[in-house]
Amino acid sequence: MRARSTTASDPTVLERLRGAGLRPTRQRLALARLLFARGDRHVTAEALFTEAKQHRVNLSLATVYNALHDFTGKGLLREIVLDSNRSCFDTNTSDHHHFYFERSGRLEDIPAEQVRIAALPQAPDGASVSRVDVIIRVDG
Amino acid sequence: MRARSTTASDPTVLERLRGAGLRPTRQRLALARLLFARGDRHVTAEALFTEAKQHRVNLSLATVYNALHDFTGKGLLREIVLDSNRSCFDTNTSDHHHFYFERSGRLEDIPAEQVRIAALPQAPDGASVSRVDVIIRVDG
DNA sequence: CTTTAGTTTAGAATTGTTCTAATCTACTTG
DNA sequence: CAAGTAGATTAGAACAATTCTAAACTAAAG
Repeated sequence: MRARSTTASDPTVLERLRGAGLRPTRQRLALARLLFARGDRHVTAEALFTEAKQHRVNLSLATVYNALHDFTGKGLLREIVLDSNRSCFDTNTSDHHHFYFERSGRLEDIPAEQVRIAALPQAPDGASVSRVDVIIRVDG
Repeated sequence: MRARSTTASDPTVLERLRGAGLRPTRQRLALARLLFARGDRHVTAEALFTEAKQHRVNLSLATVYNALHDFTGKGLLREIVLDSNRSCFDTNTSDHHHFYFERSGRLEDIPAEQVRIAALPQAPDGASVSRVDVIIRVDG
């Protein structure tokens, strides 16, 4: 028998939320379980909402948006900008980049080490670089 | 007296449209003049629409969207994805990247040569890379 | 000219997201 | 444990960017 990771009250997820200073409500716990149970994931708000409903989690779409933003604000997620009409969130918050399969919409992580950026231009006038995003768009 | 570049029927712009296989209508000519008269520009649909109105060009917002997409389809423009809630179009269609000043929303081009990407990972399974986008987000 | 295929348009519709204000609930303190 | 309270959730309205629709228009070809 397997561990029922989506229904059991998972102490890891609970601590993860508390550790981030987020009150571990029923809704956040459920979403966090969906997001962090498996390995790295890329989700949109709508997709996560649908998934939650499929798992009989009772919550509203607004809560999904709130949770995704709260999680992102606390560094549990990272927002990726791919399409100019939907936001995507990544459970992998370490430094990395992406392959974007334009046909299917699928995303694949690229470890930061695999992309070496040489000769970065001066960030003009004391402006500090907050992040470098590399998106490799592929047809496949 | 200066050349009235926005009102004169500019043969360059006209040929540019025709060369791209786009019927040179009054609206497209006006937009093309605004876009290509000066050097490289980054515009959103709304911003271009506003600018057109300021120049007493009579057209609808839908036409601006149509024109931007048609121009992009013919390689006269390039779409940049920065924000997940508005599309931006770049008159510089050559290979290059961007500084994105998150505070002001300003964009600055980085010539492709200045960003050397080493050790690109395999594009999985015969998938061909259609484009590599590098966005350097700066606070300034 | 006339025809026709491509273009424009106003406004409605759609989509993704945020807001609002009422209700609820996790946590603190007594 | 019983309040009290700050924070969270919610349904639905509101919003912003974009696309759609179907009718009217127009550039180019015949």
